[in-house]
Amino acid sequence: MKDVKSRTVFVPSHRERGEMDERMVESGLRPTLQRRIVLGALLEKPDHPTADEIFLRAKRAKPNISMATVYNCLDALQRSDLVKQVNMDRSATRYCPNMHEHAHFQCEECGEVTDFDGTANPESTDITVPPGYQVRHVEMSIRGLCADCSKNSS
Amino acid sequence: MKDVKSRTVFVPSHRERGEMDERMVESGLRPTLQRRIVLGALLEKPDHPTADEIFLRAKRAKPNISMATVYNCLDALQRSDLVKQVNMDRSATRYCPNMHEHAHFQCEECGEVTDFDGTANPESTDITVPPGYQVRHVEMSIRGLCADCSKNSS
DNA sequence: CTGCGATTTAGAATTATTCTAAATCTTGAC
DNA sequence: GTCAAGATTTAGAATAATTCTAAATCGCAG
Repeated sequence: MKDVKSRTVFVPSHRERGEMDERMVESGLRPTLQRRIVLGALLEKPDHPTADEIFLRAKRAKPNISMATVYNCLDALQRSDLVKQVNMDRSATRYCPNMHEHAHFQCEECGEVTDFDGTANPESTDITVPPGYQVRHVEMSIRGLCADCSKNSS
Repeated sequence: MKDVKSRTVFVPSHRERGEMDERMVESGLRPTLQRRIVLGALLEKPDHPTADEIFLRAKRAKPNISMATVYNCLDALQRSDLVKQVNMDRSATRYCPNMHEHAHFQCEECGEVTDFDGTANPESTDITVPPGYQVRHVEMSIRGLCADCSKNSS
């Protein structure tokens, strides 16, 4: 995750917005206000929010935004490689704007999701890709105890 | 996945059942008929079924089994390390009785989920585990095109 | 500035999962 | 074997997550 801390403004900075618009157009999608706001909601805090949480944050910037739009935007942002989807358990899907190589860690005690830097791809492991199969995206998910919960339970 | 092909009988074989009962008892859980049936439904075909599909299969062996029981059993089997949960997208969670080291592959075209053999753990990659964090389970998910879809789209 | 297709919207609909409370098992003690 | 205590199962209701729908609005090419 970049050094993006909590913000007051929920629309991406000029720099981020320029990049975003470019990526969207490259993928044949329109850079709309709603899509910028949804990306902004994700950049606000590196906490892997659910669609619901994103909806609440987005509402602050545009009170009449709808849940369907949040889902649409998340899908659009994913198609433009600006956002990743994180599925760790049976509960709601979470979203992540960190497009650097990393793995996701979820604490089994407190539920918090954290990024672990590093490369998670089959070439860096001994995973056997059967002949004919094409790998496009790789996601590594780790569960365990975070530092805080680890401390408290020992 | 072992050499377990499609079956007519939906209750685990004697050998599998012995192992299962042992593991359940070790984890302080009771080896019940329903749990055996649910595990059997998973062993029937290595296709990573959803709870719903498992429910349908289990019904063949015990017509009055309930959906809540399927979820309960899946949770119990997971606690006994007999089954793993696979979350690849926003749709229903899938389940997997293959407890060997492997990664999951989902075809973006046809949706099929396949096991890729190999070790997926942080030590085999350059993933950085921050100090104090305890790793318990690791799951590697790959998306792309399966051999068939790869062929048909070229 | 006009028109067309893309996008957004509210709300309904659907799907997935969890909850509840009563009935039924399982197990260990006798 | 019988019994009590606690675990498990059950049907169905309840909740939560996601998708669908059709009408309104927007953004961009011409």
